Amino acid sequence: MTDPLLESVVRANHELFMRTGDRVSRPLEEMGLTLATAQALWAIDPDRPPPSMKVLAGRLYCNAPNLSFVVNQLVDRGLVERGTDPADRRARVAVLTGRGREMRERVVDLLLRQSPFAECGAEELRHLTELLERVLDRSAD
Amino acid sequence: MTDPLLESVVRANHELFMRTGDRVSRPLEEMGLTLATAQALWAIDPDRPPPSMKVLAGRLYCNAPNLSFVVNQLVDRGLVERGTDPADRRARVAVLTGRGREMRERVVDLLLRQSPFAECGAEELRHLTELLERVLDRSAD
DNA sequence: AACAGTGCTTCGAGACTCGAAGTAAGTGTG
DNA sequence: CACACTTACTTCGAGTCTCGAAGCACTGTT
Repeated sequence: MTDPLLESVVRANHELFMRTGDRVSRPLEEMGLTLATAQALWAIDPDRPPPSMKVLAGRLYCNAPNLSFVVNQLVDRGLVERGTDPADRRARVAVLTGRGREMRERVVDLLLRQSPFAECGAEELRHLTELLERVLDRSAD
Repeated sequence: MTDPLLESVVRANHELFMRTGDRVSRPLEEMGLTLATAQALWAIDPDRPPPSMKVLAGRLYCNAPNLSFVVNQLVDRGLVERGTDPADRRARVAVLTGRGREMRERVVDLLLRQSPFAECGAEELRHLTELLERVLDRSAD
């Protein structure tokens, strides 16, 4: 009853993710980051309005206390500042500092270069994007 | 210099993995498992010779002390037993118990059913398998 | 028999995660 | 307006996960 094709896809997806994380952990450590803080940094796009804690927690699939902890790490490192959303003064937003933007760029660059997907050709990447985005859309909550 | 296609593929890979983990954590908890123990269980294929600690650590991208810890959890739950490899008596192997085999089957079934890939058709799955396996092979260490 | 190397475990410290409880700010109802 | 209710976030405490250092057991080599 278990589909071998489904199993191999899920396993490959898992494997690719773990392999990237493995390759990246040392360089991140040298930048003073952990995997958790790096992912949080990645989730804050400087070209978009700064996300609230709630939005950020959703993107990272973690809960509020956990996110508070991770954002504190980033604040302690001078990469992020907390602000208040003027439209809803309950909400705190995460804003990248100058060093934060710089560090985020290095992190994204590292993650992409170390990913096994980095060795794909343009044609493969177009193909993969199309397939994976479709799967994501279909499973949207 | 950052390829938007590469970025979307890496992001999708990350997203699909995290979404599966998120959906699966509650049911696993009800089975008395965590994500770490479930992945370890998945990594022990009962139809193949029982893996040594070293092999298992490689599959899970963790180091030896960490694997010892996780295997202890499985032993405490009666799902795994430690054995000694007769060919090299330094090496310990992880062997599934009867309950372990049963639990592993439930875990794999859960992971596959909850994965966003579960909604793919056979054609998509064939396509994805081919692409992802190629990427994996190319980045083999 | 000594010795260096390998596989694993234990230990201790740090990082991560989460539920429960508390604070501040918005919302709705009378 | 006052009141209860909800929402967004933080703090706290406990449990889980991860890893480097140190130590034990076995192997292969000289």
